[in-house]
Formats: sequence, structure tokens, C-alpha cells
Amino acid sequence: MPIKIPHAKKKVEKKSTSGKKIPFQSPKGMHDRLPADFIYFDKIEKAIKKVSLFYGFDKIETPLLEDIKLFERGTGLTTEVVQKQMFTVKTKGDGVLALRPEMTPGVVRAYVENGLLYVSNPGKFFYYSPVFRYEQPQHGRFRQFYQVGFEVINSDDAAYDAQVIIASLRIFEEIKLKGVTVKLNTIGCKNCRTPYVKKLKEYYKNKIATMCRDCAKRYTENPLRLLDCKQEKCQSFKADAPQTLDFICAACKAHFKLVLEFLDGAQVPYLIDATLVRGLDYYSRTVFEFFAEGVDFAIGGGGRYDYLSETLGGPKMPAIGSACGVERIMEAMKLQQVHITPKQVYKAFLIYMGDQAKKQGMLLLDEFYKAGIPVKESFAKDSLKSQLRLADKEKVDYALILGQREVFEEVILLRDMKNGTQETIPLKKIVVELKKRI
RNA sequence: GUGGCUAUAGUUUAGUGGUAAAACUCCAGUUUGUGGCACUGGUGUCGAGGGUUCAAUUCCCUCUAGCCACCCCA
Repeated sequence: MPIKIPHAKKKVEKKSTSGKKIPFQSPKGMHDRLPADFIYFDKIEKAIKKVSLFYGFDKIETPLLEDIKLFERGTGLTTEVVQKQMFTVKTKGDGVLALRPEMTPGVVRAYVENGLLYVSNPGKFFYYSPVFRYEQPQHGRFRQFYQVGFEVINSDDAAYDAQVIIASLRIFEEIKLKGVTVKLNTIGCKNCRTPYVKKLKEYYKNKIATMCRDCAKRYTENPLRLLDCKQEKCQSFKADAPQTLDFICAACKAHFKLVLEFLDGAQVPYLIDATLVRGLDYYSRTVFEFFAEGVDFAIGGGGRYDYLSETLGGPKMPAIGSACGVERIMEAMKLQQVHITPKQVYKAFLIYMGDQAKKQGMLLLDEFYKAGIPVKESFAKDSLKSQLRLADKEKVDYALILGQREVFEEVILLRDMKNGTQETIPLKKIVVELKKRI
């Protein structure tokens, strides 16, 4: 076997700029949203704005950082989200802030702190905001992600349980997501949950030995979650476990029944899932989750949080909310190949030849700005061919061609990109003429 | 936080212990001021760092990131 001996490596100076890379990456689980993604991102935002307008929700935005205690007390110390998933920031004093892992406690805080109780009661809000969770990222699971959601604060009316669900479904409808289903359950109030949990523990008591390890832990820490276990060996226990519906108090039962009636009235199809419990401590009564066809994770969820305000030291204010993961919705849209025709923003493209024309062209863009007509340009490319190629790619209807000759004669060529015809128009009249045509 | 798989151009993917390939995209050109089609050419420190070796993109280690399972959730 012949061995080729190579000559010494010669460092070749590369002139290109494209080979160099910045030795930084976006942080784990945090991603750039590039221009192309905004057709989805903006579509969802547009949908929540429209739905909110018609269902009477006002936009709210709270700080990215909050006192860590807000989440410890609100979201709950026993939750995974608070125990392990918060990004924390030390202030220069001795305070500790947390990047919000969810929106609800902040919104409730803002509602009380700003006296909105006297402005809108119940308070109905929507948000479209980033939240942060320190997790092991995976498909559909990120450390920074957007949530879109509704909150109705200071009402225990079942109509709002239904409305929050309906409004969320309307968003999915607006963005043409198919096969969205709602799973629904009630987990009772503070009066009836304790006896129920007792019952549940009684049922599971002699089964601990045969349950999975996590369930053994759940048994003492968060018994409700026993119902949520996905382990094979625990499934058989779940079937015969006492169901919340059979043990909740009359008031909770009546409330849940009302919610269902409102949903029935609105012809919303739903699925009652007795094993549905949620991961945050503050939930009570109605809880729900949204699923979309072809996506294996929940795209959203929510429920009542009748005691959250009290827990935070505020007034008694029953409330309900929902939150959906924007990236997960986007993923579902892509999977379902939801077709979005991007709006044609640019109807015309400015093409120049020569420095004089370039200067003249810049002034012309100002004219179009004043006239409210967006015109695309490419001042970095001097050749006519390149500029026309770009104009073609932009799919504009017209190219405005300004060469030396035209500058001299104070005219401009208006080229119809569809049929290739072009006419000469006095420079002074081009704004008016273009406006006429688009 | 635990276990596993992966990492080659902007993208999707070949390939190799002897300085890398295709398709699409992008950029430029195919003569003089006109896009789409076609043709020609260009753009890569093979994720980062270290080790073994005469030689590493290839083998080994560490790190980072992505993905999968668990956990949890949006």
C-alpha cells in the first residue's frame, strides 16, 4: 500500500468573509426568531388581538423580572417550575429576582398594585410575552418561549371559564389550526379537595410498593399528580382511582356543570378527562388543556386560580386564565402545513444606475415614504441586472428604473414586471402615477 | 437533574487516517442600460478545544449545542 506523503500545509489567505464564524452560540434552549418565522409569529399575534377585541380583553405586559417570592408563593414551592426551573438574578442589594416562568402571578400582582380593580372589574387581560424556564430543551420545549394567554381576574362566574376556553379556541380557528381538542376537568375548591385527596391517598395506600418510584414520591408530595402518571405499571391503579367528580362539593359540582352548559351552548366540543390535573399549585376547580392534531404535546392549558391573590397577600379574587405556547402553535401550524400567503408589502422596486441616480433615488424614497408607498431598494448592488433580479425575486409589480439618462431628462422608467412593458414618466409625477396603478 | 443518539457549505445530505462532494439557495458573469429560463464560475479553518499519529474532518477525551427517553410542561 503506497503512502502518499503530503507537502507541508500552506496557509492560504482567504479573501472571503463568509468563512469566518463568531465563536458564540445562542444560549441553550434559546433561539433566534428569523424574519421568515414572523409570518407565523405575527399571525398568532394578530389572532389574539382580534379575538381580544371581540371578547373584551385588554393587553397587559409585566416586567420580565419579578421578585422570586412572587413565584414561590404564587406558582407554588412544590412545583417543578419553581423548584428547579427558574432563572434567577441577584440584584446589587440582597434581593433575588426571577425571570418569569409564567405570566399569571405577575398579572395578578399588576392588577392589584395598579388599582385596576377600580378600573376594570373583573379585569380581562391578554398577553403575548416571553417566559423562561431552566429545563432540558427538547423538541417543542425551550428555555425561552412565548406564551399567549387570557386572564379574567375577580370573578368566579362559570361564564368566564367558558369564555376563556372559547376565546382560546377562536385563536386556533383564526390561524386555521385543525383538529384542536379541549380536555377538561375539575379539581375542586379548598373545601372539597382535602377530603378528596384523603380519599385518594387511602386508595393508593396499599399500592405504594407496586407503584413507580415517582408515584411513591407523589403520594406524599402532590397526591393529585398520581392521576397524571404515564408509567405502564401505574395505569391499572388509575382506572379504579376515586375521581374528583364524585367527591367534590355541591358548589364545585354546580360550577363545573355550569361551565359545561356554557360550552354546550356555544357548541364547543370537549372531552372530560378525570385524570387531568395541572402542574401549578394555584389551580382550583376548572382545569383544561388544548391539543392539536398531529402534535404530541399540549399546545396550551389553564384553569381557575381562585386563591392566588390571597396566597400572594392580596384581596380575595377568584380568577381564571389560559396560556398557550406560541412556538408550539407555530410547530403545529408547520406540521399541519397551514398555508399562509404573506402579504405583498412592496409593490415597487427602485433601480438606479450611476451615482447621480443613486442620490436622486434616495430622495425619491423619501417622496414615496411621504406618500405612504413602501418601495424596496438595493443600494449595495450597482449592476442593473442584479437589481432587476432582486426586483423579480421580491415579486413586485413595478420596477422604477432611474439611469443617468433619466436623471438628466428628469424622467424615470416605470417597468411592468408582469408583461415587461415600460413607460417613461416625468420624475415629478412618478409618485402620483405609481399610486394610480397599485 | 439522569440516561442515550447526533454534529460535514445558508439548507438537505454524501464521503474519507493523506488539506472535502452533490443538490437547492446565495453571489457574480454569459460584451456594450433590462428580471424569470439556460449555461459558467465563486462562497466551507468538516461544532469548539485537547490527545494519539509523519499526517485527524475521520480514532480517543473534554466541552458546547441539537434531538430522543425519563422528569416536567407551553
